[in-house]
Amino acid sequence: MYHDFGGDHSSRCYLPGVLSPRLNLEGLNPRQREAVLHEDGPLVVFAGAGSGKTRVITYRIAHCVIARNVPPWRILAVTFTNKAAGEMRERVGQLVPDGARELHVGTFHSMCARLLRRHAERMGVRRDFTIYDDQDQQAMVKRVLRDLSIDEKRFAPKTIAACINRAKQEVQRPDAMDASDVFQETAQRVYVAYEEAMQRAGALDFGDLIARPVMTLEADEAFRNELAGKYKHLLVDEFQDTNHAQFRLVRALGSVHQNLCVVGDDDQAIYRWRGADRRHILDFQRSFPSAAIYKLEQNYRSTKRILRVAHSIIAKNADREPKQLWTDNDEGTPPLIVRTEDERDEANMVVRAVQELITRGEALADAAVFYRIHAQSRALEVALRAANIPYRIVGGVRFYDRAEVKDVLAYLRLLHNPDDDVSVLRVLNKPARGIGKTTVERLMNAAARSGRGIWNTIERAGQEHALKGAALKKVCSFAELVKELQKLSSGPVSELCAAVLERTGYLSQLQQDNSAESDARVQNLQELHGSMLAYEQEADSPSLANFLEDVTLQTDVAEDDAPDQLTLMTVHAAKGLEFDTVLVTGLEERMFPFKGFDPWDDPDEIEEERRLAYVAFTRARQQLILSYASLRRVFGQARPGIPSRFIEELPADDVTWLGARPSTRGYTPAWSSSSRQETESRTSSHERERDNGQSYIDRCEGSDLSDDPAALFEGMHVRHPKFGVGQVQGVVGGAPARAKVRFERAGVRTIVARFLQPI
DNA sequence: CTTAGTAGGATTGAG
DNA sequence: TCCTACTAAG
Repeated sequence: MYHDFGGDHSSRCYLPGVLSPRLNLEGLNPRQREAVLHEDGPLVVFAGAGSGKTRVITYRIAHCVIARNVPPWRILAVTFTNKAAGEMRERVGQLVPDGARELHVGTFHSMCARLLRRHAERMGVRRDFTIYDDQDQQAMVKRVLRDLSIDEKRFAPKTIAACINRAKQEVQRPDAMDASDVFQETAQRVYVAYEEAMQRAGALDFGDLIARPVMTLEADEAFRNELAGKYKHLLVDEFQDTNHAQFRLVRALGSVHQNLCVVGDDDQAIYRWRGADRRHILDFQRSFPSAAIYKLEQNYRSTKRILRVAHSIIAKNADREPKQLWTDNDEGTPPLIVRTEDERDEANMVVRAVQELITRGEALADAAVFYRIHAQSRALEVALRAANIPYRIVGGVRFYDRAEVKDVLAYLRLLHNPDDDVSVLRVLNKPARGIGKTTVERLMNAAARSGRGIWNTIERAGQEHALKGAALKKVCSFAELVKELQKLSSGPVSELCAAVLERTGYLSQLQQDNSAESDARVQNLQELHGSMLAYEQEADSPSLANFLEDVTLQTDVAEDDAPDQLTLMTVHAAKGLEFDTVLVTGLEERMFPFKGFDPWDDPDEIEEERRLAYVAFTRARQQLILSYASLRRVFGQARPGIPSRFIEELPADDVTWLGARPSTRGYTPAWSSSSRQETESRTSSHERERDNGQSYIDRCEGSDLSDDPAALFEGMHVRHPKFGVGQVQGVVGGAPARAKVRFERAGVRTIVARFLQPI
């Protein structure tokens, strides 16, 4: 975490083989070994679930160092999460004990942040920039919208921020942005003003962290050669998750040696909505014609039955690199499909299944419950608590996202960089010190007029008559407070934090509250303080600036280390993990798959949902339990639960339906809620629902567009039965033909042509 | 300026 | 259903 990207290590010498053990490649299978031994030039490794992906990366790194004499500091390994980076360093360390420390391992973002600080001047940023997270970014967009007097109702800050992020993912400056309609045009205008405001605030957002280095590297050949020349080998994990900017960064950094090893699995690409593009791995050989392709298809994790079931789901996707997992493991027990009444019944089923695991003497830590959306966790929590089963929830509200933590961090950021307007505005009246809306508005107006930051405006408020009377006095005393605290800002971070908590009155205000909620907040602040003490112990050169960077780039918090508890999480959070027993809940149409039921859904969505189901199923080592509820309450309203196609499609010989299927025979565990008699046949309710879907389609008929893409053209005005009127942005070919439409009320969506009516 | 009340929106979420 | 974010009254 505290390594040094882009630093000059050329004076150091590494003695291969002298201190390190020889690397034993015996334990690798032939495919793995080929990928490890592949010499120079680009290679792509398609690594299926449970096929030993990390093993290949770590062995390849170790092999480079030990057998090929590559100095560790000339190897750069890039991951997406801090956790993955930590694990990689650790596992390389087991193979090359004294090399791992000098190895460059990091996330895209941490690596880029280092590059930006080190080469600030050449990259056109200030060295002490502040990093804005998504929340800060949105606050900034909001402010810009106000400054430009743009209606926030019509142009939601969230949507505008998404447009800006998309542009940055594509490494587009505002002028390169698509401005084909009013919305895009507005987004473009806001983007320009946003960039100016960010510059004034000395802030970069997460998109900048990647895009800026890309722009500099692509524009400046000498610089590119210098930097890319440093890294003899570049390895990228989870390559299917790269967005366009990240791809270009990798390409630039690999441009000198071309020793580019990318590893991933297109079947596990579940972050399209975040800008990830599977084409980068699928078309790798097109981008790098000399690239070798390796496929790891032997699975070491699951039973044969689980793999067959998982494959039956993923094989239906048209757009994938052909491959099929196989295993030497046992046949295993058939995955179970359980029908439950509603989400409470489902939660009770989970409880009974888990209790049976306990009875069998299995550890709770070896089991997990997955769901598609967080909202599903509530019912599970209630049942688990009632049954006294210890559990932990992964994901949800993150520590550094909590309001009180962000407040204190905003104080620290303001002390470090007073130009940081978002932070100033956040803490200006926290705790309440009588600086209200009108005062803030006056300050913002004065700041906008003079082109200065808020802090700057505050300092001049008196002499420039921006404020007067009580408001001026309050703002001045805030300024005094900040200046007092600034005197401590070069000292230890933990002490500065303590001073902030004390002198601002933030802590005493919380303590006075004396509610359960405020107690929890105080505890969180104690934890924050504790994390600073730990930081001061661990960091090479602790400083306020360094701490703030770590905190914004290191959002995951230490795992809950309670000894034996059940894990609850979304399927997205489960990627990369494995458990003996996996329960996947909520397998209903419109829940999981979440999209793909309605005819107007983008057809690509169902492929992503399929991959998501594939990820869920392949987490299981021994036993897979899939459940659906006949009635599900979502956001307070009940709706019938139609069994997901992801369970309907499973090969009948490989699964056991509990209760619902008349043909089902054999073992029915006592905990199956459906050991009771069924009153209603499963198929009948199912059919009825499909009819409902059908009737909707019927209503859509009579459109003139049928399936003929030629009937659609850019700029055409159309009506959609659900989304209303909109304008065609572009036509997507293929069958069925689709069009990208911007709806007046529903934003941009991709719609199958036959559901659009020309107006 | 603060507080209470209500309307509206609510996959998935790394850094 | 539940939480957040804004509006209207104290």
